[in-house]
Amino acid sequence: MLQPLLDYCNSICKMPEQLINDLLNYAKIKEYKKDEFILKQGFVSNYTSWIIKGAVRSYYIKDDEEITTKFLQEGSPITSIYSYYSRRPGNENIIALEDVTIACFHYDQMQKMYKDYPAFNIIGRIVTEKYLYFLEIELYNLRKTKAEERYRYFVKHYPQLLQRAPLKHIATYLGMNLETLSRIRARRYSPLTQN
Amino acid sequence: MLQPLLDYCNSICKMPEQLINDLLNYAKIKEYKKDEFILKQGFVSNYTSWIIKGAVRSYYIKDDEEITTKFLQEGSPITSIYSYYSRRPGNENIIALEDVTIACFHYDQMQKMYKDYPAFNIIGRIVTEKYLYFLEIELYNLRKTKAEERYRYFVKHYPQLLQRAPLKHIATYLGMNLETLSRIRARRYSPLTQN
DNA sequence: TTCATCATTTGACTTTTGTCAAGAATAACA
DNA sequence: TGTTATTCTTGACAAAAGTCAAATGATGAA
Repeated sequence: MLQPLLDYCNSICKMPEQLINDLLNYAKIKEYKKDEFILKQGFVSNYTSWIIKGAVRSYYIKDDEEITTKFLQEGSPITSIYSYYSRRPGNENIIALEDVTIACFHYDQMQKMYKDYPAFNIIGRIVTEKYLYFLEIELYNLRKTKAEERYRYFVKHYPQLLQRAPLKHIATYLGMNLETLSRIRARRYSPLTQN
Repeated sequence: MLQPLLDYCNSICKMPEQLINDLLNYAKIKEYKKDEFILKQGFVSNYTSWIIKGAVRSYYIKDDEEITTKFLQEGSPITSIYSYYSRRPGNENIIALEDVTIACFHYDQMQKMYKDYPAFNIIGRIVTEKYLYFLEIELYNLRKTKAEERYRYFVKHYPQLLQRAPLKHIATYLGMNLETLSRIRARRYSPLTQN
């Protein structure tokens, strides 16, 4: 079950046997049903996880509304960046979009592996760099002024998520409201605005 | 001149003498006059730098307009994340907002230090993690729907930048146009909307 | 100083997006 | 199967933000 994770790590930096053993021993497999919380606001995020199967959504509450900040699917790392790194309770919620299976690694065990294995620091650094690049693109897209452009980018790059997530969450993720998103989608198929 | 950088790195992870020597030897001090380019779009970013003095602005061109994506000041690392990590030309420009002095580290020498010193991987990982957190906050703020809220956050957290950067750049950074920003600023001092 | 340039503000108007309310469509379930 | 939620769509209108044009202010060079 963890083979894809091992392959991924090894592709970044060949891991010594001992590190692979630690990784396998430390990994705690958890399953969540659709709509179960993986992390609730007000709690410290003690795990960095890896999505084996399924998709999750991360959001915070603003003025009684859920603002979705991330959708993550198979093969992605998940954690609350603020809470995990600062070791404090945050305002982020992570919830299963559908039934999910994840492999969790506890903060202390992650630190231990960083301490014990130079290779793991390289992997940690590079995974973090990739995530950084991902966030840069997100920022780039959010600064696009037109709601329609943001939606088109989403359709092009995350078509699977259109099936996996309800529109109301996609809307707040894209920084618009549900009705606006619905109208943009209606517009899309009109012969005059197609492109 | 590099003492603050050394102090900062050491505060993350005590560096061995040899690493400190390498850092000092590899550092190339460069100075740029206001409005000089530190990185131009279409080129590969070969350096990760550290701002010793001054402030810089990073932007890309969209529909003939400069969209500012970042302001960075003394003590910040700078590079084009996409270009530096992918080793490809990107569309990011980095330009001096005022006269700046930076310490540059070449990609190859960075890799060499990562290879030679476990401590440097830890530092690299943690600096990257901090940056990650910084981008998360940026994302959080850009998703705030109201232009005025975004401006208020900016005023509160980066008051110095109001002095250092012209409003037209702050406007695109905040995802609004210049006139809107100007009106928000006018609004601010009216007794009815103050808070 | 004076001129030229750039930065900022303001006005009039348009477009985009949000809000509220009501229906239609779809999925979930007893 | 019908019933109930939930999700999605649509309409009418309001608010926010963008556009274009012009005026004012500030700055810097000759």
